Amino acid sequence: MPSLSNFGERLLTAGMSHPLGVRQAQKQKTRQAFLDAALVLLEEQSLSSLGLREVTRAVGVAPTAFYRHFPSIADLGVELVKEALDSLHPLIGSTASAEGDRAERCARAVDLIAGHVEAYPAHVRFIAREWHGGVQPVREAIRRQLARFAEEVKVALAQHPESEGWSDEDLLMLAGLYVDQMLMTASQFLVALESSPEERDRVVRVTTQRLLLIDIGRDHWND
Amino acid sequence: MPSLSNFGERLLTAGMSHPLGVRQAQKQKTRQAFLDAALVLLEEQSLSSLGLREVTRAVGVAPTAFYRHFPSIADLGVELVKEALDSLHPLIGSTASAEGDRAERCARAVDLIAGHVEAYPAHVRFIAREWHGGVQPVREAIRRQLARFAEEVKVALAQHPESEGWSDEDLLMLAGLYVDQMLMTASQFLVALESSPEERDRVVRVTTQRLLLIDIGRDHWND
DNA sequence: GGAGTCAGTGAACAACTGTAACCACAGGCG
DNA sequence: CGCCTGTGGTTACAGTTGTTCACTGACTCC
Repeated sequence: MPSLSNFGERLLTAGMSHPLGVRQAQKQKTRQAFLDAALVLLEEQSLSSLGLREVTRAVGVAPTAFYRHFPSIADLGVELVKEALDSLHPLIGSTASAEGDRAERCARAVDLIAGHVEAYPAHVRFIAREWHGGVQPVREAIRRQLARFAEEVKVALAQHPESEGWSDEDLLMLAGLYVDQMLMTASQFLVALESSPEERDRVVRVTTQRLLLIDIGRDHWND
Repeated sequence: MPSLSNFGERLLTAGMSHPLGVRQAQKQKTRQAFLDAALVLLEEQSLSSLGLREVTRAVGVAPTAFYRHFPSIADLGVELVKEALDSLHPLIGSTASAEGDRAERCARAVDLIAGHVEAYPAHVRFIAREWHGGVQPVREAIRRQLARFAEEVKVALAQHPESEGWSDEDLLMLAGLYVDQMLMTASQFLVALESSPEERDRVVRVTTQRLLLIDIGRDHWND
């Protein structure tokens, strides 16, 4: 009986990753502690200057323990990319499939971005910073994932009736423009966050107008 | 007679900064050596991880000599921002005042950007990297300068006949969009530089289309 | 021509870095 | 139950870092 239940527990059952052995559970816990601590430290520096010891110190663990979880800081960074962009992923779905009036759609998109930035500022800061940052594998990971996002947006756009007569390449161009614009907007909210609420309002206004202009361009693309 | 010529030399005569004392000239020379060396080192790391000793070693000078020129690495960074964005400045002038057909104008703008990136890749990489980077004073310096660029573009746009009926705020919004798009384009050329020439062509196509779409949106803004 | 300024040197500092070897001990498995 | 695996701890090492201080010697100025 106990051997049977143990057997079931240590399987990484699809969809239910929770019931792991106590051992594995503890490991993932400290692993997550590394990721969280790193994210905090990265709020005021970039990954290429983040020290291994700095992270372990923040977690409250021996320096060498780091190697049990990541081969290097760069790999920790790649993992953070996954985490951060996974949290951003649902956002692109709901913005791409928004309904209603043009102005409403744009305003709603900006609102969603603002909400996300205020919910996960550290994640957003990390992505914005390392997007062009000094650690090549991390840069590549971000670029790859953003390319996937653009691909997704393209598919979503293709289903809209406004996209009739659009070539596949042009749709991807527009999708990329949206994705990039989303990140730029998020970054602007980031700086507005540590400024006045009036600045936040200004950013809302400006970025909404930007989206509007792009949307208008989209409507008259095939003239 | 010699005292008279010396007197003239050591004045920082307006417009002619060349005839300084031998002393000052040598100082500015090593100062420039610091900036150049730093720029090279920054091609594969970000400023927040750039060490003082690393720079002095590259210049071939004692570590302490650094302090004769900059109080800290961050100040070196701010100076690099000036240098890099000054080299980028003429570009925004010539793109904003471009003439001709819409497609021609956009293609020419992309061409100018591509040319600049290939002429000063290190400058562009530095700006793109530190734009959201980990050193606050540098970030601020870049943002301030980019805001000035946007202001300039706004003024240039206002003179165009297409800008009739545009509010000042909307013009600034458009100008900011152009400036940001310019940097994003430059960054994309940067990654294309260390890739295939076909990738470069793809970037040319996509970014030109992006500008075109924005330009179309501009035309139909007041409908 | 003599005094003074100052860019650059060299040695020394305490603090820090990544990483290696070895050890302890709790959880998992037969 | 007892053996083994493996997370995490400990100690140590060799380099590196930023910054200080007193110094030299060439250039500048009167």
